[in-house]
Amino acid sequence: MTTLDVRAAARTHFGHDALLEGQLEAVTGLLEGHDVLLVAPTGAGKSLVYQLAGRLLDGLTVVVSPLLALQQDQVEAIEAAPTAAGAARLSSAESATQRRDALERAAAGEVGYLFCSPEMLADPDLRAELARLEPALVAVDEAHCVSAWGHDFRPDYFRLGPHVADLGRPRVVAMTATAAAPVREDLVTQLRLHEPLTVVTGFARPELTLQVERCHDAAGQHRRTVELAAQSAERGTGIVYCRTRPAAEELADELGEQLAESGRRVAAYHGGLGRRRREEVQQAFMAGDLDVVVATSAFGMGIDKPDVRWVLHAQAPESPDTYYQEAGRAGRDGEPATATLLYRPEDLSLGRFFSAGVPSKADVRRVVDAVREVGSEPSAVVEQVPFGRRKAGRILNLLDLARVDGAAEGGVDALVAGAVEVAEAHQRLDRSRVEMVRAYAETDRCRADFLLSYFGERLDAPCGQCDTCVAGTAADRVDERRLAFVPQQRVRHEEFGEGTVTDAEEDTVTVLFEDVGYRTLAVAVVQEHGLLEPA
DNA sequence: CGCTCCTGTCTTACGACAGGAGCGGTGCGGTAAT
Repeated sequence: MTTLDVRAAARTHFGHDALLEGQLEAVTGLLEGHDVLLVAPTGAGKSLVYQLAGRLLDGLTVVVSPLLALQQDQVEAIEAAPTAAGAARLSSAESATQRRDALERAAAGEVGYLFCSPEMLADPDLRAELARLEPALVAVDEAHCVSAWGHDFRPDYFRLGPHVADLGRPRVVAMTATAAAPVREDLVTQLRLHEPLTVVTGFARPELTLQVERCHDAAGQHRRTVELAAQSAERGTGIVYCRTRPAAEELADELGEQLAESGRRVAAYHGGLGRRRREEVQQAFMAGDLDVVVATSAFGMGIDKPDVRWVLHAQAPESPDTYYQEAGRAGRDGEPATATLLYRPEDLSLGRFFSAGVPSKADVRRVVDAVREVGSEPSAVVEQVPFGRRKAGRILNLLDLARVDGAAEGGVDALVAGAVEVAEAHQRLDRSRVEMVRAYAETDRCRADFLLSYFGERLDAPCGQCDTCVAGTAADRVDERRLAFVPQQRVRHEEFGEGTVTDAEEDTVTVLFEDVGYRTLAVAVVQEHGLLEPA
C-alpha cells in the first residue's frame, strides 16, 4: 500500500481530493501495523483517518465515542459518503432488535462502522459478539476523556484497554484535540497501545488572540463579563464559559436583556437542562440563530462551528488543557478571533474542589474484600459495598493501577496503601494543573508561547498579538543554548522524584514530575543547592 | 476553598454582622412511572 493508494482510496470512497499530512501519516502508520495516537485540532479531519484506515484494513471498524449525539453525527456523515460500507450505532437509544439487526448487517458486510460508548463496550456479551466479527480497527474518539474521566467520572473509560484487547487485538487509533504530556502517556498506557506512533498536528492557532484580565472581586468580575460579552457580540458569535449552572443561567438572563435591544439572541446551556432543550440550543447555535451561548463545560464536544469570533471565560477553568480546548472553539475558520480569561485567583479553589478525591483505606479494603468474594466485575462488586457504582468503579481502577505498580506483592495492606497512593498522585497532578492555570494567568510571557510550551510545542517567536506581547512585557525568546535546562530534558529532584522539563526560562524551570505533577522552580535556587540532576 | 443564604445575637433601629450549613462539572445505561 503506497501513499498514492491511500490518496486514491480517499478520493474514491470518501470524495476527498487532498489528504492532510497528519492524516496520511496516521493512516499509513495503521496500515504498517502501528497503533496510533493522533493529536489534531477539531476540524482537522480526524474522522477521515479511521474511516479510511478501516476501509483499507478491509474489516469492521468499531468506534468508541463518549456522546450519543457525536456518534449519531458520525453515523450520518458516513452514510452520506460515497463509500459502500454503512454505519450503525449501538446505544441505549436503539432497541434490542435494532442493535441485533446492526450486528447482523455488520456480519454480512453491509455495515463497516459500528459506534458505541465505553459503557456499552463494558458489556461482556456485546464484546463477545463484536469479537466474532473480528474487527480490524478500533477508533477511540475524544480519547483525552480516557485520562480526564476514567479516573473518576466515567470509570468504564478506564477499562477500554482490556476491553479492546477482548475484541481480538485489532489496530487501535486514539484521537484527541488536546493532550499535554501526562495525558499522552496516560492514553498510551490505559489503552495499551501497541508500538504506538504519535502523530501531532497543528496546536498553534495564530488567528487566536489570547487575553487575560485580572478581576479583584466577584461583583467586578460579573460586571466585566456582561460588559465584555456585550461588546464582543458586536463582532459576531461567541461563547461565555462559567463554572456553575446557576452562574450560566443568571448571566444568560442578564446578557439577554441587555442585548435584546439590538436584536441579539442569548441562551444558556448546561448539563441540568433537559435533553430537548439542550438539542434546541445547540442546533440554534450551529444554525447561526443564536449570537451568544452562556455555558458550563457541558457545551463542548461536537461543537464545531467555524465562525465563532470570541470565547470569554467568566471564571478560570481547572486546567490549561480545558482552557485551550474551550478557548480554541473560537476562530476555527482561520479568521481573527479572541479568547479572554477573566481571572480571579479565588476561582481556582473550585478546581481544587472538583479534583478527584482520595478514598479512605477502609473503603478500599471493602472493595478488596468484595473482589475476593464475587470477582472484579463492577456490577457484582457494587452489590457488596455500602456505596455507589461510581465510587466502587473508581476504587477498582485504583486497585488495578496499584497492581501495575507492583503493590500486590506486599499483600492486602500494601495493595490498599498502594491504591490510596495512586489516588493521592492523581490529586497532586490535578492540583498542579490548577497551579498551571494560575501561572498562565499571571505570566508576563507571550501567552501563546506559554500555552504551547505546556503542550510540548514551541513557537518560533512571540505571537505579537496577545495582551502581554502588546504590553511589551513578553520579552523576546531566550536563546535555549544559554539555559540551564531545556524542554523535554529528563531530570531528578531529591524530594519530587523523576520528571521531564516542560518549560524553561532564564530564571525559572517548570518540570512535570511523575509523582507530584507540575512544579515551577527558581533556577538560581536549583543551582545553588544542586536540586535537579539530569536523569 | 469560597460564596450565598439563613439564623441568632446584640442591641435598642428595623440594623449590623458573626457563625454555621449547604453547595458547586462533565454522561452513559437502565429502571420506574406515566
